[in-house]
Formats: sequence, C-alpha cells, structure tokens
Amino acid sequence: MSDLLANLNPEQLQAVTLPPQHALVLAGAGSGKTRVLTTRIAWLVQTGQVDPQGVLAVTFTNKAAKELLARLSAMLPLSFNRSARGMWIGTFHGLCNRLLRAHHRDAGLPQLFQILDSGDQLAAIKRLLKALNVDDEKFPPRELQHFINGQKEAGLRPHAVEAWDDYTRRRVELYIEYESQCQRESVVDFAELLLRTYELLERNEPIRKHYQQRFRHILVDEFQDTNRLQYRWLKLLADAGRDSAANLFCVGDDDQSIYRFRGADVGNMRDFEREFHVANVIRLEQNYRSHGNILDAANAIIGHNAGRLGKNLWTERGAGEPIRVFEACGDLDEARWIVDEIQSLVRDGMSRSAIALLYRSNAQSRVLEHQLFSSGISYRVYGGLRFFERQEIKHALAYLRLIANPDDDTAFSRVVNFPTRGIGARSIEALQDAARTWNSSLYAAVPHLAGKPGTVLAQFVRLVEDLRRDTAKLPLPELVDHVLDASGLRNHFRNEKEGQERLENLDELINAAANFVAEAGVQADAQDMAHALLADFLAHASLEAGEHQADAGSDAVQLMTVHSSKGLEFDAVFLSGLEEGLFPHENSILETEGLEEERRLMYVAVTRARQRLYLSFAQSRMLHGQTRYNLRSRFLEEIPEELTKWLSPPNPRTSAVRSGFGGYYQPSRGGAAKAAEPPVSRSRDLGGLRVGQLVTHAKFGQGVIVAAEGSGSDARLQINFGAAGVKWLMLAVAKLDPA
DNA sequence: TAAGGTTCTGTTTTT
DNA sequence: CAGAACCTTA
Repeated sequence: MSDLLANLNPEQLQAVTLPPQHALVLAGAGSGKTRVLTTRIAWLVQTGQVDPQGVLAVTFTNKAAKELLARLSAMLPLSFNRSARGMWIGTFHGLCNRLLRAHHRDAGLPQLFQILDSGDQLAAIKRLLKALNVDDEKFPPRELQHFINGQKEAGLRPHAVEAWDDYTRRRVELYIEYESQCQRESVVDFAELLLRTYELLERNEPIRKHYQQRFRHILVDEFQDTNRLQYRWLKLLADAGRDSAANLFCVGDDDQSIYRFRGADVGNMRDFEREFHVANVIRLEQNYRSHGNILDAANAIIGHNAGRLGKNLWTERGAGEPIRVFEACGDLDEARWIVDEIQSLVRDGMSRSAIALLYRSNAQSRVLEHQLFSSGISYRVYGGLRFFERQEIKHALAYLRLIANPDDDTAFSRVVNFPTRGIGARSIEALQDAARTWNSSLYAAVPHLAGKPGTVLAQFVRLVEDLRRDTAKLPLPELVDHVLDASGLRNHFRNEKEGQERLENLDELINAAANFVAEAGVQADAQDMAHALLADFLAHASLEAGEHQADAGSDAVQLMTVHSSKGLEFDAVFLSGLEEGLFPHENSILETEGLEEERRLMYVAVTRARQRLYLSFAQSRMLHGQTRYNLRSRFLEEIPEELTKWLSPPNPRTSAVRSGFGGYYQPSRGGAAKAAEPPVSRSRDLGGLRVGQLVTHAKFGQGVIVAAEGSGSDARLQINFGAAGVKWLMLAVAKLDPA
C-alpha cells in the first residue's frame, strides 16, 4: 500500500485517496494524469472500498484503455489480477457495444447486429439518397451524416428535432429513412451505439438499477472530450441526484480540449462541477515533463483564452534552453532547416525517435518527408490508413459480415461485384427496386428477380449461403482463411500487379482473428459459437480500426499532426508552419470559439516538448498548388520575447499585426484573389515593390503584397493587411511604403 | 464493365 | 499538387 502511494505529490495524493465523492481533477499536461487514475483504482480496490466488479473506467481511445489496464495490472498484486477481469475498462463505444450485446432484445436489436464505422455510414447514406432519388447536390451525404450524428449526440430522435425550415424538415425525413434502413439491415453507427444504450438504460428500470447498483466508482479519462450524450450517459449510470449515486471521478484538462469540431463539449466540465456539487476541484499543476521556458510559453499562450477553469503549470526543473524560432523564406527552406537541425541533434547523441515534427494539417508533411527522405533520415508518419480501413480488408470484412448477417446491404453492395462477376449497375438498380417493392434487404430480394440479372445474383447468394454453411463449425482464423479463398479475393489479388502487399494484409487478417480469439479468452473451439464469435470479431474491427500505419521499430523521427500528438512527449519538438491561415487555421479564425480551440491546439503542441522546442514559419508556402504569402502566426506573438531566441534575424515583415485580430488572407477560387501570380514579374513595374513584400499603408497598417495586376500607373496590388483584411489597391493612388 | 480521362476540391479525427 | 469522384469511351 505504502508502495502504491509513494512518490505522489500532495495534489496527486489528495486525488488518489479522496473519500467516496464526486471529483473533478484538472490535470495539466504532463502532470501525471494516468498515474492518478490508475493509482486511484488500485487504491480503491486494495483498501477494500470497492470490488473490482464495482469499477467502471471509461476512456476515449482503445489505446488509452489498454494502457490503463496494463498499468493497473502492474500495480495490483497477482491475486487481484484475476479478479481485475471483473472491472469494466473500455471506451464509451466499446462499453456500449458490450451492454447492447448483453441486452440486445431489450434494446430492439438482433444479437448479431453489425457496427458501421464512419466510412460505412457514409456509404449507407449515399445508398439511401440514391434509393430515394434525392439530389445529393442539395443534400450532400457528408453534411447529412454530420446532421444525423449531431442530432443523435444531442439525444434527439427525428420526432424530437425542431425543424423550422423546409431544408431541415427534409433532412429530418431523411434521418427517419436512415433509421429505418439501419434497423432493416441490423446495423448500428457509432452515435447510435451511445444513444441506443442511453435509451435502454433510461427506459428499462431493472437494467438501469442493476448497473447503477453494480458500478460504485465510475472513472472518466479525458473528460474534456466528452460530448453531450456521453455526459448524460454518465449521469444516468451514476444515478445523479440521489444519495445512492455512484462516485464519478473525472479527469481532464479544459485547456487540451481540441475536439470541439466533432462534438466534444468542454462545457461538460462546468456542468459536472455544478450538477454533481463537486466540493473541491483538484488541480494537478506540477509538470514533470518540460523545462520552465517551455511551460512559461505554454502558460502565456493559453492565458489568452477566456473562460478557462484556470490552471498554471510549473516545474521544479530549471528554465532550460530558450525556445528557438526560425523564419524561412519558403516551405522548402523551412524543411531544409529542420532537417539540418535534426542532423545536428542526432550528431549530439539524441535518438531520432525522441524527435517529433508536428504540423497543423497533414498536407504539410509532404515537404518535410521529402527533405528527410533525401537526407537519408529514417522517419515515420502517423495518420495514414489504418489496418481495418484498408480496401482489401474492408472487402474481406464485408464477406464476413454477410455470413453473420446477410441483410447488411452495405456489405452486400461492397462485394456483390468484387471480385467482378458480371453484376453491373443495371442489375443492382433492378435489385434495389425489388428490395423496395418487397421492403426487404438486397439479399432477400434476389429470389424475386427474374432474367439474367436474377441468375448471376442468385449465384452470388449461393456463394454466401455456401460460405455460411461451410464456416459454421470452423474456428475463427480458419473461418477467415476459408472465406478469403472461397470468395475469390485471394485469387483476385494474386492476379493483380501490385496485389502482393494486399495479399499479405489479407493473411494478416487471419492473424488478427487469431489474436482476437486469444485475447478475448474465449474457447476457439466453441464450435457452435463460430458465428457469434465472428460477430464479436467484426464489432472489434469496427470499434478498433487498428494502429495508424507507420513502420514501428526502428529509431525514426516522428511526424504527426498536433492532434495526434496529444498525450505524447518528446525531447525535441519542431512545430512548423506557424502562419496565419495555417495555424491558426483559416477556417477557425473567424469566430472566437474556433480561434480558442486553435490556441488550445497550440498549447498542446508546445507542451509536448521536454527539453527543446523549435518554432518555425515560412514567408511563402505552396498550398493546393498555389504559392501563398502568409503573416506569421499570432501565437508566436503571444510568447514572451525573453523566452525565445531567434535563429533568423527578427523580421518585422512577416509580423502579424499586433493591433487587432481576425485578419487573414483567404484565397478564393476564381474570385479576385490571384495568389498564384508568380512572386516576381520582372517586366512589370510595381514601383519597386514585389509580391511577398511587406508594406505600410497609412490607414490599414502593415500588410503583405499577395498579388499584382497591371503595370506602371495601372498596377493594382492585392495586399493582406491582417486585421484590416485583404484589399486591392491602385499602386498610383495608395500611399504605400516599404516596411 | 473497366479503363482512362477529366474535373473538383481541398482542417483537425476516434469510435 | 494530388487524390477522389465523376464521366466518357472501347
């Protein structure tokens, strides 16, 4: 026990040993958040305050859930580990899946319901729109997907949605259609997993009571990332408002809330504090990761946000090195400089894997990769396709899904003609008509079809039937293996030019199935359960898309977006592309909310660094095939000067205008902004000025010349004045001075 | 039906 | 610029 609590700082100790009550722990970056969470659970169990069965721990990612479990087992004596199985540790979606499988009848679902990932959901929506002859120009599938998920996350079924205009009314109708399609096909999307479970618990008192009494301690990780529905879900489970309420222990950091764009609501933290009467909010502010200068910069940056819960990171380590800032002429120069610095770091003995290269958007990785590659530095990029999202894997999974549930039209459509078997758009259309007439799935509609399409389709149905029959008694890995052959997938990729890697991935799917069986701890030889186990495996594939593709192992520089860097730390961090319009991103810059989220993102980026932080930006950058001239990011200005050291001479030219915010340059296609003009046109007389140059205007202040038209007395210049906006000015009229 | 050409459109991302 | 989505042709 004393071991368990040793080396905790006073605040951590306070949080870990809090008497049973609701608690909110504001855990700053690098303050030992996971440690507090795991130690809290271990302490509760070891002191006998709760049975393992009484513990529910919720995380956002599978990775976090795994880490929690791993660290917990390391803390608890072996005797506890056996009973640790009684704990429920998982993601919101994973736990909901578990609840819905257990109570599928009460939830109105067949036992073998399938889960749609976002790609599947989008495909389902497209199919729906087509079937209903809806103009997808007017109702873009992505937008509709967003709408439906948004309503579900607000806990609203179609009848509860308030629709004041025709457009929304139509979208609600489509929401209704979408729901019935899902129900008909026995599929459930991510938001539905949560909403269904919420409704189940809300309506079914015995089930609700059962879980409310079972879970005495509910612990939530990354609480700032919860959406409204997830919060309500927690409230319901914790039986809020009653004396018998379970204890909710929420850990999070409002300053690291960076998923607003997908529904996360930081407001949950405030609401939680109020609605659960949280007596004392515990702040973990001692940072064990970074040197002082880095923390001071982070604190200064985040200090520009309003309405924070309030928190200031500090460290016992010294100030450390200054933050290095570099201004490059172009994105290529920036990349070159970064690679040079990396080389010298490595020469000085830093391992490549301790170095991270962060950027705001994925498009920025290309130049960096190119430069690293030509310098022979090994690197790995996060954020590629994930295993279960690969095309060949999706196809294989679709066959497996048809075995578990032939009414899954998404799966049916995906593989009915893959590998090609002469079933084209025409046949599918006829089949869809039939399905509508008989109000059935595509699969069930096949027998109603006559003629040639009927024959080929009947063959496909026979194939699926054979698969079902032949696999009914097979252990899962063999089942998968059989399907790969019998479906013709293997053969198809064998004949494809670049099919080798795909074949290997298909084999990897068999391994994944074997691993799943091993980890799930089920008897692979539970013969009659073959298809039930298959459904579990498919749910696993949807809920956990696998590692982001990146070659693990070797000592390589880490490249990723700032978003994916959350939770990680590195000795040296390069943050590139610190330019207005890029970071903060132009789409987020207009409203305060968006801008503040960008700032939190900046805060996350800065706090990834242990010893050394490099910030860089470029005067010009290739984006979407156009050269853009940006001002440097306002976030740079938010760092106190004394913390930084400029590796390039400080240049007022690119300085973001300090007098105000909101200005940025937004290129518009086909509009007046012609940013693609070559930077310098020698034949053109611009009165000694050139594109990319910084000028001062009496009224608008400082700006960058973004484009030019005409020459001599006709010359017009487009200038980005930052806060004052982007203007076209006549050179002869405007009073411009080189800055 | 499938290959090959053209147009379009560009954050962030987990489940 | 580059990938996806769309459209035309053999």
